[in-house]
Amino acid sequence: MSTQEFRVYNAQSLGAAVRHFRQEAGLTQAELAQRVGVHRSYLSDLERGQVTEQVERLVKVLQSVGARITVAPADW
Amino acid sequence: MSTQEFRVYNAQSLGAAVRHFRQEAGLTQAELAQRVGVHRSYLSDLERGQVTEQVERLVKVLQSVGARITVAPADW
DNA sequence: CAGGATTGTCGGGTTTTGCAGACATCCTAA
DNA sequence: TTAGGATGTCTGCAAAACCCGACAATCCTG
Repeated sequence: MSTQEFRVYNAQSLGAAVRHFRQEAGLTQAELAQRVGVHRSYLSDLERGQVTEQVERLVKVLQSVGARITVAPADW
Repeated sequence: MSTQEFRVYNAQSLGAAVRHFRQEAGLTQAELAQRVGVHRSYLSDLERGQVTEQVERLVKVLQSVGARITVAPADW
């Protein structure tokens, strides 16, 4: 379903969300990479939850103040 | 209100959300920094929207696939 | 107003990240 | 089955982030 909401717990869950919406949008990593202006390997790493100790750091900060991060369709 | 939802457009809006929930939680930057295990200057930068070209890059990726990021109270 | 608490800010050093490009692997359609 | 597209993965390198510590500025609160 396109109205799904993804809760971001860590790098993995963020990556899953990105992959979900990318595929929903019918884009390849290469297409999205070019569109956004990033390297394709970045998207590959991002979707697989590699990289980004930074994301986890951010999640930890927000969790510590009683907040959460979610990713959802923009038009919802 | 503690049930406010923050949409993340860029580093600034993310910072505003972090600050909101930190103050709501009654924590100082120093307290939160120690709790999370980061340096206080990181939180200061984070809340002011300094740093983090990374956040903007991530937002751009998600926008390009029709998704958005929000920060909200964990217990909502 | 005064003093402490909190936050802003800066410079230097280390770690992590993302880029670039190449090659390997996986998957799907013909 | 096989060719091509899509994704995973690696190395080297430059840039960004984060840490650390110190000091300035601002914000309370008595």
